[in-house]
Parts: sequence; C-alpha cells; structure tokens
Amino acid sequence: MKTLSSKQQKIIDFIQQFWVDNGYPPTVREIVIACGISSTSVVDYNLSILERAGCLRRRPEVSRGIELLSRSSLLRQRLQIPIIGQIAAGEPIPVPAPDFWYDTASLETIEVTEDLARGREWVYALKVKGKSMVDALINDGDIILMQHVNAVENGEMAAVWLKVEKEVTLKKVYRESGSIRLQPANDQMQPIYTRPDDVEIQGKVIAVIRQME
Amino acid sequence: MKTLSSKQQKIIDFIQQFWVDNGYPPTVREIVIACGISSTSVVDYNLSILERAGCLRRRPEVSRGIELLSRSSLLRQRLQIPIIGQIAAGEPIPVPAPDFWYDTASLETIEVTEDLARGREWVYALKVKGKSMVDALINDGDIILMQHVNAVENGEMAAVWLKVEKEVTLKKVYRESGSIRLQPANDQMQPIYTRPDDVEIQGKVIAVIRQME
DNA sequence: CTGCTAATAGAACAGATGTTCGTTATACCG
DNA sequence: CGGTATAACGAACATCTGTTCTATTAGCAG
Repeated sequence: MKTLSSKQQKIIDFIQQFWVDNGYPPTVREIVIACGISSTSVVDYNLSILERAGCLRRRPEVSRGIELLSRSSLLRQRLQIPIIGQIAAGEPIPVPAPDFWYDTASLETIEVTEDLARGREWVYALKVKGKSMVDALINDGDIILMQHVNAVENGEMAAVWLKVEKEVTLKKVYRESGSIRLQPANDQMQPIYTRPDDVEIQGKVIAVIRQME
Repeated sequence: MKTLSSKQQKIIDFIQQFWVDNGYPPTVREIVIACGISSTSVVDYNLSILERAGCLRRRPEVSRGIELLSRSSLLRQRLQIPIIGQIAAGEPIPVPAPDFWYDTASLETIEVTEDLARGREWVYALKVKGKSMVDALINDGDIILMQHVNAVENGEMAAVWLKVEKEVTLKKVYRESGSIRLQPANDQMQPIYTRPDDVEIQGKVIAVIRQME
C-alpha cells in the first residue's frame, strides 16, 4: 500500500475531527475550505484514492456519505452504572425500586466497559463506606458493582443483610444443612454461621473497582 | 417536559440506529421512508419538537445536520491496557521495555474507560497470582492497573521489589529517617521496616479491578 | 356547531452537494 | 524533446435536501 500524501493525511484528519465535533461527516466542499484545497474535484480525486487504499468508504450520490473505517472501534458499548448509594456495616443497601432503572439521570454514575458487567441487567454500583468489609478484601472508598438478585448460588459473593445484627456484610454464601455459612473472601478470617431466616440477600457482587488517588 | 409520542420515539430510535450503522445521520427523506411517514413536513414538524425538547440539535440548512445529543457519551475515550504479565510474591514484575508501548497487539488487554487511568501514560496491567497480596486487599485473580514509575510520593501504593527477600509486594511506601516503612493497606496487618537500598520501586498502583465469575 | 390546536399531506423552491468533463500543470523517464 | 502518469483546476449538471407554504384532518373544550 502506497503511503498517503500530506494532503490526503490532512483530509483524513479533518474528516475524523469534523465527525467527532459534529456527529456527521463533512461535505466535499467543507473539506475544500478546511484543507485549503482549490476545487471539489481535487477532493473527489483524493477521496477516491483514499477509498481504494481502504481508509474510508463512500456511498455514491449520498451527501456526506463518507465513513471512516476506523470509526467502528469508537462505538463499542459502554455502560453508565448508577451509584445509588453507600454500603456500610450498620445499614441495609438502598435496594432500587422497580421503576428506578429508567431514571438514572440524576445520579452519579460510573462508566464501565461492557465486559465488566457482562451483559447483565439490573446492575448498580455502591460506594463502600468504612472498613467493615476488609475481610472481603474491600476497602473504604471502593466501588462495588452489584446485581440485584434475591438469591445466589452456593459460594457466590453477596451483600447480605443480617437482621439480628442489623448489619450488611459482603460474604460468600454457602447453604449447609439447616444453617448458612458466611465465608469471608480473606482466608485469614473466620466464617460466620447463622440461621437461614436471619439473612436476607440484597444483591450479588459482580466486580470491585478501587482507584488510588 | 412532555412525553414523546410513539412517532417521535420511533424517529429518535431510527436516527440512533442509522448513525451507528452508517456513521452519519439520515436525511429527512430517509426518516420519512424508514418510519413510514408520509411527508417530509411531518418529519420536520416532529424534529422541531424533538429539538425543543432537547433530544437533538439541528444545523439549519445543513444536509444531515442532525446531531443526537446523547451521542457525546459514545465518544469518550477508552483505553486498551495491555496485561503484560503476572505479579506474584516470588518474582519481579516484568517491567516493559521502552519500545514496548508501541506494540501491544499481541498481548491480552483489558479495556477501561478513560477516567480509570486518568490520562496517565505508561499504564499497564498485571494479573495477580496467589494470595500473597491480601494485606493490600488484593486477591488472587485480581487485575491491577500500574503506572510505570521509578519513584513514588510518600504514602503511595507501589509494587516494591525486596532484593533480599526476593519478593515483590504491594505496599504503601513511607520514607522515614534512614529507613523505609512499607505499610499494608489493611489496618490489621503490621508494617515492614527495611533499608532504602533493599527496595526497588517497580511501579505504582492506580487501580484494582476484581471480577467475580 | 364553533373555534382552537395539534398533527398530517402534498407540493414547490432555493440552495446544497456529489459527480463529471475538458483542460492545464508538474514530474519523471527514455 | 516527446510521452506518460499524476495531480490540480474550474465550471457545469443533475440530483439531493432542508425548508416553507397552503390545505386538510382529528380531537377537544366551550
């Protein structure tokens, strides 16, 4: 493949920038003006070369029908996860109401790439307050991504509300004959055993994000 | 704000889809056809309403001059961070060579949004192997985002190679008169004191990401 | 019914826009 | 010099496209 002339590079750069700025590609005449070219036919000439070189695609006879082929990488899915509250030892999680998911505009959000949430629904985020979750290897200030579920598989990490202790904790949940074992993520900590009717699953943890300042 | 009519919703959805598919917005007449509307003036009428409602912006007299305002969120930067190796207690970090940063094609990567790396350069990722970092609240299998630096501020979390112990560890680094204090992130653990020439900073930790299966 | 507003229909206009065509300029090679 | 390929130029054309205008319809309150 031949190398691009400086004029062609300039055209590519302008189209890219124009597209980012405006949301649509420029016309031939807009390229003429922006790149200091004297005639539309010169632009057409160079666009043909660029198309043959595989840099872009043109739809014939279509206004602004220029599509930069590198565009696709900009479009992969991202998600705005609402941070709906804090999680602390002394209080339950503010479980979202059913109609909540359609109105996240007013909340702080964290933006994650699609693979983190893995296509799940009913995902929200919580900010961890306090050091009470260290045995789950989760620190003060961490963000945890939660999925809203009422039950979990054996061994899954979940946010559990302990009714008697009036405390929410993040533990791996194991059902054992007649009782529930809550196992910390940290091997050096001891598990808790409790009655099934003392625990209330509030959601399962699908990811933890910690940012250092 | 009034609710959108089904026709208006259909128009919005089509513009969004068209833009993703083609890289440019549709013309009024393309909307006419796609949404089964009978006249361009009807589209114009509804577009005006949508613009007043703040759903989009129109450039007057400009072909395809429709810009969906939610578009901007699709354009924010994302980064492919190369996962260049593992971090374990017994071996040093495979610090990348200077020319490495331009050839990440062959490596596994993790995709993160811009705010996680906060515009830093020389960022790479490591996969944590083993339980040796639990005192930094980091578990087996976690991904840590690292910035390649040779020195850190007091109190920053860094990957430190201990020459004598032949071990790499994640600790907060404090310079104290004549010695170095390595403080675990976990309050329940004790700090390590060592000589300055025993430690070699290999990079600082800027984020931790943990995904549950 | 009357009057009003929202919504639709169809046509037409003026300007925007991709494309084409003939011509000219430049560079390179024998 | 002549020949050829590349690049640029400027005008012209046919169509595309946003916009506007007038007329019509539907729903609704009084």
